[in-house]
Amino acid sequence: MQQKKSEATRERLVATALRLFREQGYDRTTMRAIAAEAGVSTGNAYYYFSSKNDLVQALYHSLQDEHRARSLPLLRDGQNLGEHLRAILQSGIDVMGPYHDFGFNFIGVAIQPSSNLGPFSDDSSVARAKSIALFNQAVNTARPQPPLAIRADLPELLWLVYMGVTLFWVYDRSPGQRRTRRLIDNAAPLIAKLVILSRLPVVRKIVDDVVQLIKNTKQ
Amino acid sequence: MQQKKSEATRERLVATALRLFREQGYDRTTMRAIAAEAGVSTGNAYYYFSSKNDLVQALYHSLQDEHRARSLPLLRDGQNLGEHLRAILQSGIDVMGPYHDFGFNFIGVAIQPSSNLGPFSDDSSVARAKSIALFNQAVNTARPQPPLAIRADLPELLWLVYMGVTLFWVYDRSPGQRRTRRLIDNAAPLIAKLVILSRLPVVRKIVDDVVQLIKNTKQ
DNA sequence: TCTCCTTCTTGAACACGTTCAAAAGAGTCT
DNA sequence: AGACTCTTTTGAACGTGTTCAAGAAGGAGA
Repeated sequence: MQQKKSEATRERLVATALRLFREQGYDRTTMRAIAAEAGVSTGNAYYYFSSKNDLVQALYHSLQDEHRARSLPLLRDGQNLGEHLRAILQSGIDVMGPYHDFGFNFIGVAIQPSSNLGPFSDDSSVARAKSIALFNQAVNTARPQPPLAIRADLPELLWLVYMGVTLFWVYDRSPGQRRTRRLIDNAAPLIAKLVILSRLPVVRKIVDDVVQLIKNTKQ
Repeated sequence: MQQKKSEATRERLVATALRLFREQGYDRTTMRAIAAEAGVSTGNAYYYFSSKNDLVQALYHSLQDEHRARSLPLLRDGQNLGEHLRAILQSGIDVMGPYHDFGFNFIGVAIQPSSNLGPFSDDSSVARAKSIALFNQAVNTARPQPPLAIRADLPELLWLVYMGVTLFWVYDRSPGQRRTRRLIDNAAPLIAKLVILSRLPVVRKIVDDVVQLIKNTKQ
């Protein structure tokens, strides 16, 4: 019985935080306000979330779930990879849109290795894996299938592209983040073309080098 | 007479801030401590720098000057582009090394459009131009010369690579940032090779697309 | 019902970045 | 010297994220 109530309080805090973040932006949303609007004391908010950034993390996870939910129906079998990539990236921007104000914090949450040192409790790597799984789906359902040689590495590479686009979006001050949308529209087919071209020996060699570079750098 | 003293105070503040940042990291260095160590009141520090981030910006500019000073002698005529690129990137890491703690703030300063809205007073774009000039030098003194077709765009592309590497460095938790150094050692020759290959029609077409993409997205 | 333990909740307190009204200092003109 | 202006300096104050000792609430066993 205690558990249910506790869980309810936690969810009320997340919901309130999300709303206030959306309505007033990150900086103007104070922990005191979140707690008050959720009907608890300031200290109690810290019982559930160890920092304001923790709440951003909760928001990030929630957005990621929404991103997945929105993207999957768009990945229709038989579309080419460029279309899939475009769909995923654009819907990513759509989902994050209302929170553009503090995209800066997102990047931190998305890339930063969490402070949890336990080998399995790494929260952000779970999120990363989830995100990569989405690109995996995009690759697997695309027609024509990408060359076998890079098919395995492609999801991670696309995720990197996604991170890059997100970074661009964070610093995109154009109204409605038009420039990011244009970037996506142009980059998605280009990347798809590149993937096809990776069949050619010259390009293939470069891609191999890049993949090797990434693997090599990863310890 | 007043001016000299004022300038001295300003410089004392920057010097103190740099030292404390280096010794204690960003978060543990308080504005109160900087002011106290510099022998002025807290409020006075704000007379010279409108925020703590402003001091980071000062540090960033100082590091950029040092980066330039260290890199230029390494760009010997006749070395190939890969060597030049490697030299610039590695010395960039060297210079930033002691401040790895708050590299996160650097990225912000480096990329973020400053709040100054005046068309010419944009502080960060000056810094950017300075940085790009360095890559321009690297390109111009390299032998063999890169293909004419991309020579003009190359400095900016390399600057983008530099930004990417810096981003990687920020999140690189390996001791001494070894992984970033390895990344540079592997990526520099690869990129140089790519530049050479851009003579081939296939690759050339891709590079053109990328350049077009960037130009296109830039409004 | 009483006792004990765990979970949850509180509000005051702390340290920080930042602001501001007020004062001190420096220079200039009469 | 004195009056006036502009620059520089001060320290208290505000609002913020975060911590913490203390207590309330809930459940389990006697």
